[in-house]
Order: sequence, then structure tokens, then C-alpha cells
Amino acid sequence: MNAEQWQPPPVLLAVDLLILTLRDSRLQALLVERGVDPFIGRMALPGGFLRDAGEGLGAAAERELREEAGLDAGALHLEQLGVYGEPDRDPRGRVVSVAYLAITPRLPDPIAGSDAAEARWCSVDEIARGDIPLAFDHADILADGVDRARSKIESTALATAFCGDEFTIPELQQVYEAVWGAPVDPRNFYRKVKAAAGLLAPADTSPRKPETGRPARLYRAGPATVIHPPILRSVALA
Amino acid sequence: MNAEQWQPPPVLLAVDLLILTLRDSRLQALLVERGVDPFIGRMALPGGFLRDAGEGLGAAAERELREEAGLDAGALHLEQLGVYGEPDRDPRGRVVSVAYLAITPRLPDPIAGSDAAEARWCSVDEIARGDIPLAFDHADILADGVDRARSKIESTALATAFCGDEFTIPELQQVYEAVWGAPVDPRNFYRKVKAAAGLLAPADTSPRKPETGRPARLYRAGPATVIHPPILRSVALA
DNA sequence: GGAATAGTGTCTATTAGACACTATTTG
DNA sequence: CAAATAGTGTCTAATAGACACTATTCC
Repeated sequence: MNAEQWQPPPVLLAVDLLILTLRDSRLQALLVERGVDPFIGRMALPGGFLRDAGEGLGAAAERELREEAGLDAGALHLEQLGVYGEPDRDPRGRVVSVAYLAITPRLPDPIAGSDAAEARWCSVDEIARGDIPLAFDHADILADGVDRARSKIESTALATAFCGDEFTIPELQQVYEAVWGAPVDPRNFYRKVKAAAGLLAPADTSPRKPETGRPARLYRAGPATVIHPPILRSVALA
Repeated sequence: MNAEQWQPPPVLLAVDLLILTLRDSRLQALLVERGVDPFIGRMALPGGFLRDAGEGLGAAAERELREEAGLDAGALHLEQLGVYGEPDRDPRGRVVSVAYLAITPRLPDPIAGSDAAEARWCSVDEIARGDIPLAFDHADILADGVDRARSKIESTALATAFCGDEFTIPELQQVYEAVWGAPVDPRNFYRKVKAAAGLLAPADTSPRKPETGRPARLYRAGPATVIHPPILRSVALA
């Protein structure tokens, strides 16, 4: 700010994606195996550098989502999580990463159109436990993103982003149980979701037939983004 | 990701600060008048470019806090708000800004050691109303930051960051009223803050004497960062 | 005592959690 | 019918908001 000809240092900007979904009733994240040098062979969040100086951050996130996971950004929830830019996080030099959180419904197993050497879904608990070490500071990003999801489903319609277009109340309950990692009473859950104004809208399709038991009514996401009253966890946060 | 010699485009990284405080029982933000070319003469959030490639983002925020506002980062609350990096936000080229939210207690009026041409406190409501146009996308940053503060004081001890080292319950109530922009019943507020475990700790100093009325007991911030049960706004969000 | 602000108690409508019960499907 | 899952109702303890009251200071 003082020298006449001083120029700010340029940095490289990356975008990393924490893509969460529900599989086998567990919260899982998409990881790719790194095929190039820093942390080669390690699992990491999908992501990459900004393509060119004219690309917007959100646009870059959508592009990576398409390239690395074969997912269409228009169909899923995508929000910025934060910036991770400590000077020593990348051995190649000064790389600042903008992390995005994406939520997607259950998908067919093979990830189509994937750029990366190998992409697979991993349980968030296993990663948090340290069973699957991640490259860079991606474990921090994952922890922050899971925290964000855990708290946002209390007061927003975020949980519906884990479900398909049409879903049942027990399915939605599974989302809450998987994200919170705690059981939920179905009777009280019922009352709460129906009390939350604008969370649910009736679907026009007729219920799917299960193998056994009474078929559940189908709903679709309602118009609300924030819900009131909120659906609070019974147990206090750890 | 395909061409052998492709290099990611470098970008310039800026750090912008939304510094909030309470003055005249109103929520106010520190603004500086821009002395250089893009948006010259307009009010903007204090901030600047990363000094060198080895400077951490948090460190840059602390440095700007010191240089532009004369504030010591150790003494106040500082958290990352988000990244603002649309390609067209700065006419000079590709500048990505990391926004930080800082909360500080009431300060003596003249901002010491300020780098900027002119720094002054402005009411957040006036800015939001558009009475004071801001440079770049700083109005967005301000709106996001105020939203963040409004919701975080419900479930964290953030409100105490607006108070001095020792404060009274009525002072803390003023913080809630100013941040929410809505009156709060003092009797119920009392009950709530005292029920919130770890929010308050008794101060050892004796109460200050007001000009009139009974002196209020002094407290200091307790050990809790998240508070339970939360102190919720009565009225629903707009 | 009167004015002003701090702090406590109480009453009531609402809510959250626990859990019994009824409903609808398949076999 | 039994088994399985969906959905409703009810009881009770805790809570939130409204507001009356008591306490402590200065004049």
C-alpha cells in the first residue's frame, strides 16, 4: 500500500467439492484417487483449478461437478462452504481453494463421465474416524461441510435435496437419521414435518408399492427454503 | 486438465472486512472512503490485497484490521464470511475477495492509525436501505454478514463480543435488540441468558454506578461458545 | 417519598418428547 | 389371520411469552 510500483502477489484458485449423498442409510461423500503428484495415490475431494480468468466461482464448481462426477448442477443443491487458503496447504505453491457443498439424491452406482482415475463413495464416518486419510486439508473441509449439513437441516429444507423428486416421509426421516447419526421417533417426526410450513407438497403420483407393509404417501419438496417451526435434534450437540 | 502445458490462471486475492459494532444503540459498520480509482470517492468496506504469497488469509485479515481500523485482532471476534469472486466484480481484472466478519465493542470515536482517507461508522440500516451506496459488491457482503450475526447470536455467545470485558445484562439485551432490530422483553431476556449454560460468568468488580436507578450486576463472557438452550427471536424471520 | 432502572416470580398457552393405538398393505 | 410398515392420537412435563411485583439506587 506504500510503494508506488508494488503489485499484489497472484495466487492459484482451486475449487473443491464436498458431494454428499445417502447410500445404505449412511451419509457418504464422493472421493477421487489422486493421479498426480502432490499426495499421489491418496483420496481427495473432487476439484480442480479455475479454467480461465473469466470463469465464475460458481460456474467452476458446476463444471467440476459435471467433469468429475457426471452430475448436473441444475438438479442439485450447491452452496459455498468457505475458503481454505493457509500458505502451506499445497506443496506446489500458493493455492487457495474455494470449497462447495453439494447435496444429491441416491444415484446409480457407477459415476458416469468421471475424469478422475477412480471415484468412489465413502462413508463420512469412516473418513472422520481417519480410516481413509485425505489429501491436503480436505478432512477439514469434510468436517466443516458435514457440520453445516447437520445444522442446516434443522431450519431449512436442505434434507429434501437428499431425496429424489418424490419421496415419502419415512425416507425423509432416514435422511435426518443418517445426517445426524441418531435415531428419530417416527411419530414425532411426522408431526414435525407436517407442522413445518411449506416443507412438503403432496405429489400427484400414486404411492409406490413396497414388498411388505402399507405403502407410504408421496410428497415433493414444498416452496419453503427456511422452515418454521424448525425440526430440532433432541439431543444436544457434542 | 487435458493440454500438457496448460497453466491455471492466476488471480488477485483481496481481503475485505465487515467490522460491526454497537453505537448509539444501533448496529454500525466501519466504512472507508475510496481514494483510488475504481469507485473513487465511494464508501467501501476496509480491505486490501494479500501482501505477499506467504501471508495466510486470516493473517491478512488481522493485518488489514490493524492497518485500516487500528484494531487488535487478538481482542475481538473474527470469522470468515465467504468468498466473493464473480468475474466482473472488479473492473481492474480478476479479483477474488475473501470477506471476514469482525465484531468489536464500542470504541472511542476517532479510529486510530487508519490508513484510509476517511473511515467512519455508518448505520447498517442506512446502508441496507441504499442511502449510502457501496463500492464493488460490498453491499452484498454487508447483507450476508448482518444475516450471519443475526442468526448466530441465537445459538452462540457472539453477542458478548459486542460488549466490553465486563458488561451488564441490560447492555447485552441492547446488543440483541440492535442486531435483531426488534425489542426484547427484559424479564424474559433475563431468564433466558441465565438459563444459557456457560454464557455468563460473574465479574469480580463491583457494579458501576449509573446516574439514576439501581446499578446492574457485572458479568463477563463465560466459557461457552455455543449456548444451550438458545436465545431465540420471538418473531419469525422476514 | 418519587423516579428510574434492576431483578424475581407467576400464570397460561403452547410445545416437545414418550408412547399406545389404528390403518393399510402383502402373503 | 399374521407380519410389516404408515399414520394418528393422547398424555405429561417443560417451555415461551405476557406481565405483576419487589429491590436498590439517587434525588
